[in-house]
Amino acid sequence: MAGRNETKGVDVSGQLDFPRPLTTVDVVIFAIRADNLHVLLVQRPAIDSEPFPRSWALPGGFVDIARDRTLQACAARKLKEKTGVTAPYLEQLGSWGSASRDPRGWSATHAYFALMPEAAVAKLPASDAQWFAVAGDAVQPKLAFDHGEILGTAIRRLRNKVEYTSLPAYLMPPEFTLPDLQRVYEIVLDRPLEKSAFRTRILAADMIEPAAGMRRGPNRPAQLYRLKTGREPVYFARTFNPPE
Amino acid sequence: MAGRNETKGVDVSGQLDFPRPLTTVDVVIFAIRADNLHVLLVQRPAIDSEPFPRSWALPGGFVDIARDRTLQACAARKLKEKTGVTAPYLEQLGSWGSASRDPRGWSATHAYFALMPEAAVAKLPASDAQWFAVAGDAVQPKLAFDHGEILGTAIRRLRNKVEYTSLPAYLMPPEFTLPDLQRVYEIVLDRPLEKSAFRTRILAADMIEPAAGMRRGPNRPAQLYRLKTGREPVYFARTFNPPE
DNA sequence: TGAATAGTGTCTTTCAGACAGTATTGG
DNA sequence: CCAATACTGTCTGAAAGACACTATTCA
Repeated sequence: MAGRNETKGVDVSGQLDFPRPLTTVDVVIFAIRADNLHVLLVQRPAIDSEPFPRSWALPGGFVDIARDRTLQACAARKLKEKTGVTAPYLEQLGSWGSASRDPRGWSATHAYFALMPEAAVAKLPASDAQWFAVAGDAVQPKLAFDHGEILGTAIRRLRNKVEYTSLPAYLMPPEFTLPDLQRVYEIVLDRPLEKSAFRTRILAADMIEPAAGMRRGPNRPAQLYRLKTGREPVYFARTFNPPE
Repeated sequence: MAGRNETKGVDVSGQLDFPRPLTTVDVVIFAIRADNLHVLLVQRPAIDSEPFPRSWALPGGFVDIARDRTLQACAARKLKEKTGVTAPYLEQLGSWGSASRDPRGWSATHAYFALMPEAAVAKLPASDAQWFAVAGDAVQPKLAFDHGEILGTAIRRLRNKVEYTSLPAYLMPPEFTLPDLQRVYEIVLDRPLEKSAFRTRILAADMIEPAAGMRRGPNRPAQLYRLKTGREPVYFARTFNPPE
């Protein structure tokens, strides 16, 4: 990484006094609300000297080299600040860096994406944050910076991984039924799945275990399950019925 | 990304005069040589004031905000400098950033990984660069910085994606036979594949087309193929026979 | 008893795995 | 003709798709 035989002001002086890009971290936070995939956005301050005043943007901000030991810790901090909780799933999405993406200068952002259950974020501590429904691979408002592109990448990555992983389990409350879980798969994938094949697959994956009670309603009760303790996601050998 | 309501010296003054992390790009370059997966490394300069003098490291270095328009362009530039060619495949691997990974201070690197055919890099323009055989998920020398960890991630990601994508096609010369391609899959995965299933799968993927000639030898000649022009990798719905 | 949803069983289809068998070259 | 490798065909088995059938609750 650093300090290769560059031509800029490195090495010779031992100084590192050449211009550095702005460095930020952004987090795409997903949750299911009202049978729809939602993402958490924050509104930029109404200060005209700031870029994109009043636009909606992904939660994030500058890396604070005094507080953040690692990029991942920085992402977890920003997530905690906006939601008040720790997400059960946080993975790196990628990085975007260019001379033009921020009017203040050459900047690079490290993007993460997080999954969390709706219940965990019923009341948001941050007043400038709000949930937006995902439609297609975007939200309704046009986002600040290149956040629309980052969000689109996150949505496509989520949809793609849901085809062959147990990621939706991280969108569920602590206890849930198999039909609940199937519904979340169907919401994210936006297509129905076969009940029988779905159940076989999930149970064969050995990722959930029965909980004590049953979910009761005006019909036959459903078995409650919880995630097994080892929380790594499961990868299936095949995708769900590919729609072609 | 940038300019959220941070507590550091942003916003109020309109200045961005707080400390920024060092920003670098590193590239993991893979090729097949002598029936083995190899990775290109460079030796760090023998200057004791530099971190990790004389250690082997991934090719890379500081982002040059005057020359590099984007991170991807920066990665492509570094790849070109070390190999003299443009890689047919270059994807982002992830980013690593922390207070401790570089003794010169808080630093973040954007890592890429590239695939190229052996022939393209027969003679290296960079005298400090050298190919190393991959064994397990590492190379023999201990690498500078956290490059051993980055390389390990790259190798595992490559192996994993080879299970269900056409990535090995980018390790092939312009024309190759199906047995050639199968051999490369087997080298990367380190296990034999079924000939019949392999052929069916590759041909069904519609990613290659027959070229004019045949590969001749002391046996039955083999049909030559080339990659179809649309160079996006193909994703298969299933992995190759999972070894369990 | 009926509506509603949970959960199971069964038949079919698809496709990879195994492996034998055929094809085509040089020596 | 033989060795060697390219390529094809056939059988089997595993798992998904389709869908009917049974189970259990409340009203």
